[in-house]
Amino acid sequence: MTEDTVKPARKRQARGEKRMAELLDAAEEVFAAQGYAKASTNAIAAAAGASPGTLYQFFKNKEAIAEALMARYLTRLREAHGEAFDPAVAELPLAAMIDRIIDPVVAFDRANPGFYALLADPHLAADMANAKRPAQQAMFERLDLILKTKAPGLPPEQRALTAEVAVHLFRGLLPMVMAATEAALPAVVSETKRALSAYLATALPPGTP
Amino acid sequence: MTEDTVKPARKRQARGEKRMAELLDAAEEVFAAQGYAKASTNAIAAAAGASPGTLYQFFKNKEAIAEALMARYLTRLREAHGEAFDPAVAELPLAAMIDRIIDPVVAFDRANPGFYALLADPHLAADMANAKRPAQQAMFERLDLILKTKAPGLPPEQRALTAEVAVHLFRGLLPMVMAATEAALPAVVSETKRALSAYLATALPPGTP
DNA sequence: ACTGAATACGAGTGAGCGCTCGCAATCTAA
DNA sequence: TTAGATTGCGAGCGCTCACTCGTATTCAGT
Repeated sequence: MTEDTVKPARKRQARGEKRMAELLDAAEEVFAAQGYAKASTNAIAAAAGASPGTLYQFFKNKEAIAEALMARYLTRLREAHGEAFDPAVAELPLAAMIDRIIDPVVAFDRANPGFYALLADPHLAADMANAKRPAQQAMFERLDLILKTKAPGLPPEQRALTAEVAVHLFRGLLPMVMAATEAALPAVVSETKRALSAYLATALPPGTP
Repeated sequence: MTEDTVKPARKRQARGEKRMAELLDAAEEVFAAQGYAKASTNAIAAAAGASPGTLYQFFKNKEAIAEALMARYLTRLREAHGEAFDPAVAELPLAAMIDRIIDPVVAFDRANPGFYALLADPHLAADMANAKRPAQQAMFERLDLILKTKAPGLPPEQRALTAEVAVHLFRGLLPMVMAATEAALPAVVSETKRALSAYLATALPPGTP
């Protein structure tokens, strides 16, 4: 807020922002392949066809790279699948709602393995909590909102617990989703949906559609 | 074959094995606090009140430390809660069976945070796959066996998928279990059981107790 | 054409890492 | 007592890492 974050009015933006995007593409590759901890900034620069000095012209340190990459993921996630978490899906019956939420999220995660690499690493907590919290927070809040629409009578703290458990449950199955071959994917996704559906059915008051 | 190389028969086992145990205790602390990747072997040695040279007298490299620690965890897990995965629990109705499995596992995981730290790290795959695979494999195989007893008619590959999903499902909720305060724990454990119970109920053939 | 900011480079720096090595101390067995 | 194995030490080796800096190049605005 206090910084000129978005509207720099810098010169030479065309070249510079293109370089930034290339560097983020490279970071995506390297993070997905090696994980955040083992990925070296020199390797990221090299993968982008740039020098270490150039990389540090755009990102003040390694953590900033991950933060910027995560921010880009969140933007893409929102614009590509924003409707997946549209509160309107709460009107659908449970199974249909889960289809509408899970399918695009699975597609996104499999199309962006770097996103999963950043989210899954638990010991990024120290330097990276600020980068990954928004992602989980966003999922949690949207699901909480949907549950609120679907079951208005549910006490808020119970609703929050249900939403959090559902998000963690999905995250727990993500490794299987990511590791599955294209052929095995439908079965895994089907099990994922079944698990979510079964859990939410018992967590919501009986009679909820 | 005049050689039987299996038995160590080392001298000075008393002092040496005590040191090994101290080093593993230290590794447990440091891994839990920093994670495997950021934990330094010098820090582990220092935490044990030993020198790096001493550490490498007992463990040939960093990976071997994690492997030995994981082996110790597995031993403790088996001797403390071996009955949790006793095939006999398959005779129990689903809810009771889940109680018998989940409660001791939750207690063990909360009492041994280093175990969780090693299991949760996804990018230990490269150097550490050999160390953590037995742990997950053990859980998966025992659950698979239980399911076989409980639902003999289930096709093997479907049973394997169900067991794998159940294990991942539990692992996904582990972060909540580990992070929960003592006061919040019962609610989290209850949700965990509900999720497992709901999933298994739909995955097993109807009519299974 | 000139200037200054933005972009680009890449060898280099300091720190930290896993791990080694020479050597000293301690213990067992004879 | 002596020999040999085990345990112990800690400075330091070789290496990789995140990051810097002096310098060179490319543009926008004038």
